[in-house]
Amino acid sequence: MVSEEIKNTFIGYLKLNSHRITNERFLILDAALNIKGHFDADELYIQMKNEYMNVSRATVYKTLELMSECSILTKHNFKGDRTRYETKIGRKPHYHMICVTCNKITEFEYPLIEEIQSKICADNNLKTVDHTFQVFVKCEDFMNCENYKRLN
Amino acid sequence: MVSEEIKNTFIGYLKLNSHRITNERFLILDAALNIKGHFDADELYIQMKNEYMNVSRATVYKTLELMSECSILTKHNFKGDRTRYETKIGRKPHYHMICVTCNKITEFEYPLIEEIQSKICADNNLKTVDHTFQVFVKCEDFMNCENYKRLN
DNA sequence: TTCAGTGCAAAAACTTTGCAGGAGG
DNA sequence: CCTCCTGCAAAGTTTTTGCACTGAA
Repeated sequence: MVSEEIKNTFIGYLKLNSHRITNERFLILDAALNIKGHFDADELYIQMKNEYMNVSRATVYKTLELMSECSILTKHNFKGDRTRYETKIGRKPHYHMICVTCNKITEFEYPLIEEIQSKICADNNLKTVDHTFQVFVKCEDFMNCENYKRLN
Repeated sequence: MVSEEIKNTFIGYLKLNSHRITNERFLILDAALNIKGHFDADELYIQMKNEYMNVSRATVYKTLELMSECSILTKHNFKGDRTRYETKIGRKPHYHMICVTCNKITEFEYPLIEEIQSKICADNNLKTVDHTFQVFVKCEDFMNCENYKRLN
């Protein structure tokens, strides 16, 4: 179950923007925050379906968008892929290394990046909304590269 | 017309990978490198069509992919948008600020980011392919925000 | 001669939208 | 009771694929 704090963040955002408080929105909030790591709208929809939570695909798409708007989730677009989400609230800022061979995503923290991002916005008199840093790599250790294992 | 150097980079890549050297591929190379800034596959296709260069949409998609693979172009995915490209070869590494209101993209250089990226890869024993740093902002100066101007 | 590339249209993949019925404020 | 939300299906958007033909090596 989602913490009261997060639930209240969501409720606050909905009220502030004259959006209604509905059961479906809470079901999706719960389901999304229970996922560890990255997921996309359709994966979440299928998973909820499998657990007999009946919400429509359209509602899932719309609700994930709302949850990004109020910074409960972060929205990612790794090269060419579909839109993916991950929990943002309660997490430290972090970045992603993506193996272009096996698509494995590894997270890392790097506080200096946050400083750079703040500095850039301050220097340009801009209000920050978000930032991403992605490093595309090839796993050096091919034996552990998921794609290598699958192909060989 | 594209420089011989870039043309040779492309030819080298094609030969190395047993891809054939075709006129369509050179037409697309030329057209893509003549665009200043960011573009997507369909924009390029339409533009070529308008200039009576007859290549198919499918060939444009495929060729842009080849040109990314050999680092003549960089492939971008700004939040949720379609895949966009820009010339990489002959340019210094640079990053992007994207206004979430007007979608204006501003480029900036920041050598420290390259150092961080190299360090991360070295520390993790990974071979770098590429990296991106995107800062999503709201234009502070609303008078100059494209979207503001359009809506008001 | 061989096989990859091309163009076309069709399909796939992902996301948004229109509409009728239902429920929150 | 007035809207906004939901579910569904349909449509929209972007990209990929199958196939017959063409042309590079």
